[in-house]
Amino acid sequence: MSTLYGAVKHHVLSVIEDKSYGAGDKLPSESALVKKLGVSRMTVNRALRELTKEGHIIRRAGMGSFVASRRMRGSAADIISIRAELASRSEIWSASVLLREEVVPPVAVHEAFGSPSTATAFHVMILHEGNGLPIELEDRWVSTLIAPGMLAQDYSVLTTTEYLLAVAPLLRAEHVVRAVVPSEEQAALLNISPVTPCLEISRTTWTGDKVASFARLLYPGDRYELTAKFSNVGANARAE
Amino acid sequence: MSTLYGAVKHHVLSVIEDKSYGAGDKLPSESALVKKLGVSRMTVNRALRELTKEGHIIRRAGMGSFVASRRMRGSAADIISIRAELASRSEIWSASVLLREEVVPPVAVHEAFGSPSTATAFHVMILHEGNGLPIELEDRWVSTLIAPGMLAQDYSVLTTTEYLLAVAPLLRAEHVVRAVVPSEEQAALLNISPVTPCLEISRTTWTGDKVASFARLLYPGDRYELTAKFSNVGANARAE
DNA sequence: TGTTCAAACCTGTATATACAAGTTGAGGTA
DNA sequence: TACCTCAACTTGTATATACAGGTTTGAACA
Repeated sequence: MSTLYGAVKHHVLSVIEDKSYGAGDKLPSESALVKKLGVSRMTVNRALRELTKEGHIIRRAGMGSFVASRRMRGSAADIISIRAELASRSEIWSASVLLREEVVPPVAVHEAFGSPSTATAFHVMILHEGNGLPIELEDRWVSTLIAPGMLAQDYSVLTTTEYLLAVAPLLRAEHVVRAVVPSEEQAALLNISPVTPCLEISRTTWTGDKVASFARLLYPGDRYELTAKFSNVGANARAE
Repeated sequence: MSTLYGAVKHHVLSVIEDKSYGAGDKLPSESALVKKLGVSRMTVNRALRELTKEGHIIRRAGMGSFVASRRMRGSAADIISIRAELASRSEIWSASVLLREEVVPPVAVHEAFGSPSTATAFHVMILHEGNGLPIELEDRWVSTLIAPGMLAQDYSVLTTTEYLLAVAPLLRAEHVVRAVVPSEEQAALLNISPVTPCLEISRTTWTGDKVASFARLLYPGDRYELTAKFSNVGANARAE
């Protein structure tokens, strides 16, 4: 990172990973980092403050800074791509395309699309990783009418959500969230034990009155959680 | 707001709303705010930096600060009680109160409340049933300041959410959704097998700046799913 | 006229200093 | 022993100061 506080953030993150600080362990204090790294306390303070907001550490006045339990947080109130979510936590996104095809979809899917039963649809399966750790298994069907160029994209560079937002206005979305047990193949792909519960988000998006895309997103329950913030309408939006 | 930078954030937000700065309009510069509000530039800088991260404004070195295009506010989201949810599915609600006490809460809870570590809080555990089948295990902590009459209610007649809504305006709520495995006791109470994954919703509600209630709601994964509908998705992607 | 360059803004970062407030533990007192 | 107080630590906030770098504007110059 080009900034000093960025370097401090990176240092703390790598210390957490390399020296295997576990969740809840106490981290060096600000003044200790000042001495060790030779920067001012304000710089250390900003680095740790941002790490707190990103969910990596927990700080308590008088007690110290501690490693937070490692778990991703997604927001239900925003359709953002997994890449943006990872970026907000200073994690590096990578993805591998497991499947990319144009086939006749199962009944449930082509019914949702409202297309004739002989029509084909695009089908992709993509494994998303944050800092190399599997975090999302994406199984997506896309209408050929809405996004004809779908299969021409390289989804290890651009996420499907980013592409779809670019080619079509997504006017409406519906999420269904479930807790499920993964299949053996899914568990293997996500690199988790088959008894680890997973969050499954079924997301349907519309452009106009047509279904554009139907996705099933699977997240390891011990690495991902979903947040939603609501404020009452009418009242002034309170800061923070 | 108790902090100065928080007051600056609030001021900028209210200026955006009241004086109807439109998206893209140029906001007063840092030095202008310094003069107007009588605080240091570092304080203004921190306020504007946080507003940038929260997506309210966009800043460019050399040019200035600008109002960002509005992002989605939780529109179709309501704080709904389990009874209303079941009623909408024509199911009959019943509940049994498992625990009702006033004690010093564990660290994680009083941390959420932000109260001194010696203060007590109300604690209730309630099992909700739909058509006689366990559907929600509610483990709730409530601030004694917000709802002093909490323990006097009969929660097999009225839900906690209904009571809290009656005595205090719940201005803000945050939900964290996880997929978890239940403990043996939880599984027994919910009448499910211990390997059945559950949806766990941690709900924190605020009245004003104070946390009013902190609840952990556990749902059997095979009997409950969460839905959320959004419209006007991605009307404005956050640029760059 | 057209180009260049410097001044005057803007945000972004880094530092030293200061005080407030939460927590812990040592040591003294009743 | 039981309790209290204080010192020493922690994080959180606020300030003044400084410099780096982007952007715009306008004046001086060829």
